[in-house]
Amino acid sequence: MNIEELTNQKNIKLTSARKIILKILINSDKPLCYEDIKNELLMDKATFYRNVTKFEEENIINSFESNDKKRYYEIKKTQHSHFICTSCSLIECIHEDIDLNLKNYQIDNIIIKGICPKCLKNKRKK
Amino acid sequence: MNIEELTNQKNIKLTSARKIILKILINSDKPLCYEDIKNELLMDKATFYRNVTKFEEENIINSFESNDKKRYYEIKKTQHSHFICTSCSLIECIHEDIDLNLKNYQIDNIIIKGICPKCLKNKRKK
DNA sequence: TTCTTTAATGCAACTTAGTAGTAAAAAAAC
DNA sequence: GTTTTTTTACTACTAAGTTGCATTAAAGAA
Repeated sequence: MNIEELTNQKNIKLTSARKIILKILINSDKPLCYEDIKNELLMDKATFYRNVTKFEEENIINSFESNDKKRYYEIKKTQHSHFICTSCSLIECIHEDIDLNLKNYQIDNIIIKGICPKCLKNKRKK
Repeated sequence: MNIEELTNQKNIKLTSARKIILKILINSDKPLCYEDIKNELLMDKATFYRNVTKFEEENIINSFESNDKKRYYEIKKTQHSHFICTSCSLIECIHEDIDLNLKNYQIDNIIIKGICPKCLKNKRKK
């Protein structure tokens, strides 16, 4: 997957700021928030947020709020779900097919919230 | 379902502030945020937030961030999922069983994000 | 009942992810 | 090359939720 594939036929001008954001997201195997990547960005946070909003409008990325109050962004590649641990805030991609009988709904993302195995183990110890 | 059922055997003192919050949540058929109910609360927002945090620790309620940046709270009754429309921010309870093969994970809530039938219809009109 | 200790509350100040206004810079259109 | 439009950086702002602290209420012991 490369930047041109993503932005082909979309109403997106490839400025250098946008290329940086897309490159980082393409090369990540998990969703990222502004905080995660601000040191690599070389741009103002307003520019970052305006651009990811644009990317979402153009259907290039997905975003969701985690329980650490931050918004996470991810390139739309293969459909998959996310597990969020409410104890340690870990975000994990789940590549398991989930059947849903929701007719007439467009489904973009499934987020499963709970407690990850590691935190469960720690809890039991106490 | 009543307040005593919920708080039995839990480490919760039933102050009047707590009774008000629990009563409102018990009688609601959908998750609510502070904004939704602040006029009924008769307490400071700090008290509200401290108490819902306590309720969550005691496993009486669930909470999650919606895409309007607000946190929604709900009594843990029957297990069910939530659909959040990223267009109009509607939150809908989905009482459909969802099979998940996540061994060693504790699953508390499943959130499906997408676009609701109403918004999809409006989009097509344009 | 009274004294002591602990927990809950209200109020005000604070935190922080994200947003909006605006002027300058860059890119596109002509 | 000039004009128009889009994008950017900088700054100030917004608002949901949190924290500190003094006060009040409740629980436990004597």
